[in-house]
Amino acid sequence: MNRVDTADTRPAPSLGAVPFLKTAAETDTIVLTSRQREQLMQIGIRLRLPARKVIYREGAPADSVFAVMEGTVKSYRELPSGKRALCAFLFPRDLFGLAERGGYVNCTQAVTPVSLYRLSISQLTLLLKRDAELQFQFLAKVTHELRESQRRAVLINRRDAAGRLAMFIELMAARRDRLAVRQREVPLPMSRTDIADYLGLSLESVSRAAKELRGRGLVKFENPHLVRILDAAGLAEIAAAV
Amino acid sequence: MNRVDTADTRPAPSLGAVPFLKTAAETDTIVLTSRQREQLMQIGIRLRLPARKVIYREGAPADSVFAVMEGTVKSYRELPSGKRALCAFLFPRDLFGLAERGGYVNCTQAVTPVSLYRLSISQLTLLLKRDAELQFQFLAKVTHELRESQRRAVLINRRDAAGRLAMFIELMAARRDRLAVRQREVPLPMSRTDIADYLGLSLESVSRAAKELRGRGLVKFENPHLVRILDAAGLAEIAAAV
DNA sequence: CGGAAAGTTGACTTGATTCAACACTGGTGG
DNA sequence: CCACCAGTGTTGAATCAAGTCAACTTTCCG
Repeated sequence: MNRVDTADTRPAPSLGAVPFLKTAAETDTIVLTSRQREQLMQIGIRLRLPARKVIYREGAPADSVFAVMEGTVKSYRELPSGKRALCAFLFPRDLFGLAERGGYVNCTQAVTPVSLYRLSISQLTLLLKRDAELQFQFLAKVTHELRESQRRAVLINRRDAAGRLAMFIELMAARRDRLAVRQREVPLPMSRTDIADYLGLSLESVSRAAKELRGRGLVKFENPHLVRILDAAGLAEIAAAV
Repeated sequence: MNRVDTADTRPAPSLGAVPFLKTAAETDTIVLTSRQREQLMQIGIRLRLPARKVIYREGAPADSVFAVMEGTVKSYRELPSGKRALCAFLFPRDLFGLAERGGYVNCTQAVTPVSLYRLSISQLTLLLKRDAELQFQFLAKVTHELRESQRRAVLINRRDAAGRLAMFIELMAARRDRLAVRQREVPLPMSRTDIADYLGLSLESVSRAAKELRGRGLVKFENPHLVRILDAAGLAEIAAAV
């Protein structure tokens, strides 16, 4: 408040979501007013974490909600068998820190070096109850994440590994499109194991699926963390053929 | 407002969700004030629909959000192949009507005869922006649905049909517990096909999984829509062994 | 440059799907 | 009252895709 312009010059948290209504369709991103961003910055602290850093574990006391500024985070659950089920990848403008009865419901870990905003839940609650407009942005964001979660559930219902991977690549490409240039190059910051856990496949199946997509001339893996889409239509066809 | 007490005597919409914080842990249900219920009733109308009635289709213009009063609703997506992927079953105190850019993202259909509250999205938006406390209840509810969706995603990641069905029965039982008596009898209002589409299995696999659970003496199917849990511990063991 | 982690490939196994036949149920009409 | 019929659910046999195990290659990072 005493430094109003800092909201524009210092990195401030923001949220990305597709809106409920058609009227706001021009943008995919929730635009927070600089006052709102300033308010969020006041109840939160900036955090930089190295890759692989565990941010919190399932069941740990939940006192914070996090907004991703830079980098990629994964949210997962450890299963009794020792396997892990990935619930979501989180990118800039995403929110995480889902709690239930005061405890986190997932584990989260940095995939790449990340920059986060850590917001105190109790302070955020107060703020949201005071500022209904800001709360509405959060409501839109959580709704967006619900849609994404459902989309993933539909995705992993598929039987064919190649189709799942195709959908995944499209998902990552769509995210990139939303952010910036419509490029054919899609970065995959996560490991094959992470992709496998996200798609509900074995590591080897992901590898074989990648081979098949490559064999059909749909994509080219420049390196393990960068795919180039060669035939967008062909890829879309496989991805859609559920 | 002119009939304040009607909120208690006439059926009014309510929401059920596990809260974020431990402090409110005593109850699973969001308690709306009678004023809030009255406000919701004023922007909505009561709706009674027969079983099988399609409530809305994917892509249709989204102008309403629905609260379930009685009965069961299913939310699903029609896939290009003609299959359908069930996203969720909705029970009393649940909310549905997820929209994206002004269109619904799923189809919804009544599984049993249902009683719904239909709330105008535009009016609800105005109301939520005026009443931050009420909006917070909606935020909690959507968050709850996000958790449920993630839980289901973990569920269908499993390989074994029997385990999935066991989890499903526990899910339905937990819902019942929350509502009322801790009974061993769990009603399954939906068809086997619906269960199959929800679990990501074929109809036959559900049938065989049921046979296996029955064979192990864990459950007894009194009839296709009513399971009795005979060995809760054994069922839990299979359900947990992911 | 070396060692460890990550990714790929191959051979075999397993479990769900598919296709097809059959059983059960509740409602209708002769 | 019973026979029929359609919708729903069950069971069986063959197939096929993904999992597993194991060997190998590539990439990454100190």
